[in-house]
Amino acid sequence: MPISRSDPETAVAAAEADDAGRGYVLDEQIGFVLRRAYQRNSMIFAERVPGPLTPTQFSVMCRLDEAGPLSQNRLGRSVAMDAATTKGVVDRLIGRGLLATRRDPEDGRRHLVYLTAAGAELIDAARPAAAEVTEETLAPLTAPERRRLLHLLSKLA
Amino acid sequence: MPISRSDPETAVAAAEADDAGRGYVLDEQIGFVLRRAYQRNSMIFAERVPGPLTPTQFSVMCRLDEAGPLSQNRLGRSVAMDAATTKGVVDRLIGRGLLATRRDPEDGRRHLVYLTAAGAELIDAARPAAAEVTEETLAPLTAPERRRLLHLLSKLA
DNA sequence: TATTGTTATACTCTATAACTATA
DNA sequence: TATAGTTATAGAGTATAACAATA
Repeated sequence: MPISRSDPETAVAAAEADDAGRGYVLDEQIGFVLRRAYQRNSMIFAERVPGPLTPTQFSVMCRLDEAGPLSQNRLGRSVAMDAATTKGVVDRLIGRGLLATRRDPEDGRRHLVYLTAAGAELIDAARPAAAEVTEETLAPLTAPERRRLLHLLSKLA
Repeated sequence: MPISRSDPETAVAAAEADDAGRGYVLDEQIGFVLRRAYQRNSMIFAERVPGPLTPTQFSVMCRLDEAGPLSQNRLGRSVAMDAATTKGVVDRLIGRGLLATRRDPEDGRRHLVYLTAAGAELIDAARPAAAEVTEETLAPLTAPERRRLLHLLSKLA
């Protein structure tokens, strides 16, 4: 802990002012801890989820399953990926026969992305596994702690 | 959006087997939220930290600054990266003249990694910026919330 | 034999910029 | 002009596996 936290306001002010670097401890930084937590989650994900699907691929397919066909841009935004990233992820899934696209009759610029039968089948099998990933990731926490963590993290995103 | 569950037997079995997947909402999963939070942190990092250094590169240099010269493997473990990843990160930083290595006189297998003068100078400039990144990332939270979040996240890693 | 480090390979994610097609 | 999508390019992080050198 860098500085005395007896007074939160003072602590924050100090962190911004002169103390911005003094007392900086890597292991206590939000970015460092976030990376490690996400890394552990990803490892558990790779162990448990069939396909194999990466977390990002799963997100895309899960979203399509929840929301139905979406244009590539909307799909990407809904899972927080930019257009180029989305295209890469979608292309790989199309190549594996899990997704397909068709032109939007309402707007010729749009390519609606949707799950193929194989994709729908896989996501049905993957979702319970993904639920287990969540469970295992959160295993060190009690139920109230889990809710609190999710709530706090949501505020950051 | 599951497949049709009209078959009664299948439906019952599915009700239990699927229980982990029913009510699964992507946006509420710890992995999804972690990825978004880390992504936002990384974006802020890229905006503010000079070098430019990525969060991972910064971690490595910051650790060396805190702990002094380390063997490549120990360095990697201390920032939660495997040997191959560590090598990639270290090589890029060596290529930029920010790190250097020398053989450990005590153990010929080891390459001690250390900050060059340029590296030490850069990390001194980057640390205050990184402190600002932490501040900006956590801006939506009060001081007690920040402590709680860090504490909960630490339990996951 | 165990540890440290290297190398090769592969995949994935991310972003920027320039471009085409459509509204 | 604005939006949707594509393509090219570049840089990174991650992991596995096979290998060499050293202890």
